[in-house]
Amino acid sequence: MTSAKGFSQHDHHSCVDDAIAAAERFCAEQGLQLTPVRRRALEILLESHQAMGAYDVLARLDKDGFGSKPPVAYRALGFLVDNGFAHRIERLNAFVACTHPGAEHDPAFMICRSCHKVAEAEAPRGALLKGSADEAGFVIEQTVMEAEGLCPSCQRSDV
Amino acid sequence: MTSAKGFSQHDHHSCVDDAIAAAERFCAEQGLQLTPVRRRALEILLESHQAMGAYDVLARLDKDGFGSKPPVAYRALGFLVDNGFAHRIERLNAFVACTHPGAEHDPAFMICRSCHKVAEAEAPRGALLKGSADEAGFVIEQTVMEAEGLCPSCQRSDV
DNA sequence: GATATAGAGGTTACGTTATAACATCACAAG
DNA sequence: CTTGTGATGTTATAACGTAACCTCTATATC
Repeated sequence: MTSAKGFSQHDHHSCVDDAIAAAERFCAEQGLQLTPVRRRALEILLESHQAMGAYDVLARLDKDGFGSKPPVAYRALGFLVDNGFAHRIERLNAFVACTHPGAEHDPAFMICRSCHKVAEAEAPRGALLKGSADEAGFVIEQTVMEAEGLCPSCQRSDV
Repeated sequence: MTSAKGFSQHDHHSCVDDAIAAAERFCAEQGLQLTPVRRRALEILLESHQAMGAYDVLARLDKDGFGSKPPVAYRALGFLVDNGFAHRIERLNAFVACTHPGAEHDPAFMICRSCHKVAEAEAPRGALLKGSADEAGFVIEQTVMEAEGLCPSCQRSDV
């Protein structure tokens, strides 16, 4: 499996199914509740590899009969992020489904500035700023890395 | 010079002066205007090594007789960021003065979650996600890296 | 069975962050 | 002088995020 699912051809149907199945398994093991809103929120994120704003997710949830107010979306997304099923893209104030849940990892993304698709890259946990952190006496708890640029298909269309 | 000025003792007075001088030099060379608001905004950021929100900077600018409305701050900060005198910390929706202006670099930070001080780390331009990006055919234009954790002094006070 | 208690989801109301669109002014080029 | 460009200011509003409160349901406890 390539590390950049977001930009490559893949069986998206099974990609979605696998992620939902993984979430179900993980929640069962951990005694977490993958409730209808939470599950639906994850499905919504999984339907595209694009980053979605909380309010976009909210609109979808509302249409599906869940609540219509911001906390509904923020709480579902918070659950997904806290448990590693999704990541927050700081740069876009948006969220994406995690493409390799289960693996302990720091999120690292390639974000297409043209189509807003997002691919998650491999980033060995903690390795990156270790030198500077040790030198400074700083204790790193979490690292995020976000690269902005152009994905393969947008390089062809959008200068 | 250490790479983590934000967390270590240093001559802050000359640190500010140097940064202002560097900005003046750079603007003169490039035909950019380091106008009063812009210069003042940079001074405000330089006064602390903490990340400041745009509205905090705005309040200071307002008190100093500049405009009082958001675009005043956002435009000054945008100028500073565009020209490498400051960086935006995505995670905090906030801004810090650059501690090594002039050097071509991708911003990389260590952010103390307790005191909100920010130290800029060394991050060789472009190196970070190159492997994943090449594999995916993604062209990186800019990368940001943000590590959250505890700075040396907060490790002592704040568990 | 009655009743606490905890977790989830819904609401109202509000706070924070950011930008679009427009008016004015100063200065340089023609 | 007038035309254009860049900077600064304004009003108004968009986009993002959360605190506080109420209700429901499922489990645990009496």
